[in-house]
Parts: sequence; C-alpha cells; structure tokens
Amino acid sequence: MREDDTGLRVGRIVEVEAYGGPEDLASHARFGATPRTAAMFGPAGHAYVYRVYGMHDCLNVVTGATGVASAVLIRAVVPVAGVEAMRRSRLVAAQRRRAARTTDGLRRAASSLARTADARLASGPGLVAAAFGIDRTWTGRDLCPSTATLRLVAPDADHADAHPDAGAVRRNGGVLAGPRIGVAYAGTTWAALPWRLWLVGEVAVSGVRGPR
DNA sequence: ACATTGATTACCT
DNA sequence: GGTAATCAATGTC
Repeated sequence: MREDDTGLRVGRIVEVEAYGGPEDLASHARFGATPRTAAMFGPAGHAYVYRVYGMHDCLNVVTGATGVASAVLIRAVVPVAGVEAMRRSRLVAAQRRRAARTTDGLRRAASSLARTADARLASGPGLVAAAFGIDRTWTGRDLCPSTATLRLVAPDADHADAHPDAGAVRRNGGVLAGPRIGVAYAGTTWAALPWRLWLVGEVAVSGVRGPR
C-alpha cells in the first residue's frame, strides 16, 4: 500500500517472481553488485526498483540478508483502494511515453485507460509501478515500517474490513507456479525453474504466455 | 503481431 | 572513454 498526500492506494499482490543472487543467471545480480543492483544486495524488506526496456519501472522487494542478493518482483496487484489515484498515475506514466506525447497518441492512451477495468489497472510489473506512482528513485526504501509511505502489510491486517476483496488470499483456488517470464537468456536450467507464483483465477494476473 | 524506448553492461579501443 | 547488444513489457497496429 501507498499512503501519502496523493491518496491511499491499496493493492493485493496476486503474482510474483523470485530472483536469486549471482548464481541465478536470470537475476540482475548475475553480474554482482553494480550501482544499479546495489539495493538487491541490501537489507531485506527494502525496495529494488529498476527500469526495463527503457520504459517501465518494476518494483521488487529485497528478500535476502544484507550482502545476499535476492528479491521478489511484484508482477501484478488487484486494486483494493485508491483506484482513482492509480488511474491518475497511470495517465502520468502514459504521458511520459513518447508514443503518447502526440495529441492523438495521448487521446488513445487516455481512452484505452478509461476502458481498463479497475481490476486490471496493475496487471503487469510495469503497471504496478505506474499505478502506484513508483519509479527508480524509490529504490532502497524500507517497505516495512508501519509509517512508510510505501509499505507491505499482511493481507488480513489492515483492510480486511475495508473492502470485501481484501484478505482474500485463501478465497480462491490457491497458488500455482511456473517458469519466470522472459528469462530464456538464462539457459534452460534457470529459465525452467518454477519461480513465478500466482493466485489461480485472478484476472489481474499477467502473462498471456504462461498457464493460468 | 510489432514498434517503441533508454539505461545498463560488456567489450572493445 | 566510446559503442553495441541486451532487456524481469506495454500499447498500438
């Protein structure tokens, strides 16, 4: 969840991918600690935000002890609160894209966003960051303090009463696992590991390329 | 199905 | 120090 003067936004995580350290050839840590990946080697519970394809920022939660690189990429989230704030940030992200900087491109982007269902506002790793207004400058932030602007909260803790969809982790068909997306370059061993996890039946789960 | 986008890294000089 | 290839996607065609 993000809570600040931009409003309160809450999302329920429905899809993640796990990344390891230098031994994981699909991980950004495979080249060791670099200026970009330093946060991956930092303390657990902090954010690692990187840009992919020169356009999209992706939010990861560092999971290893200091000096041990590993992180979980938040690939998809179901909005629980703050849908309007998410739409505003999505539009800002669209405006930033060059293709949307023409008046026609911007009109298309706005129209496309307007047709996007609430449940799919953050249905992809780049969309999660866009909907929450997160970029690379958020790297290194501690996501654990109850006072943090951007923070992780237990599914049932804060908002089980605020929204019928909150705390619904156990509501559906459980969790499935499959190969991570877009990591063929890592070689068959690392690419085949079922380190992508998702909740069955969630419309926000991305990956048309993977099993549902 | 395809164009877009730019930081990052590795590999040269 | 410069350059080329790569990339944990998305929106538009």
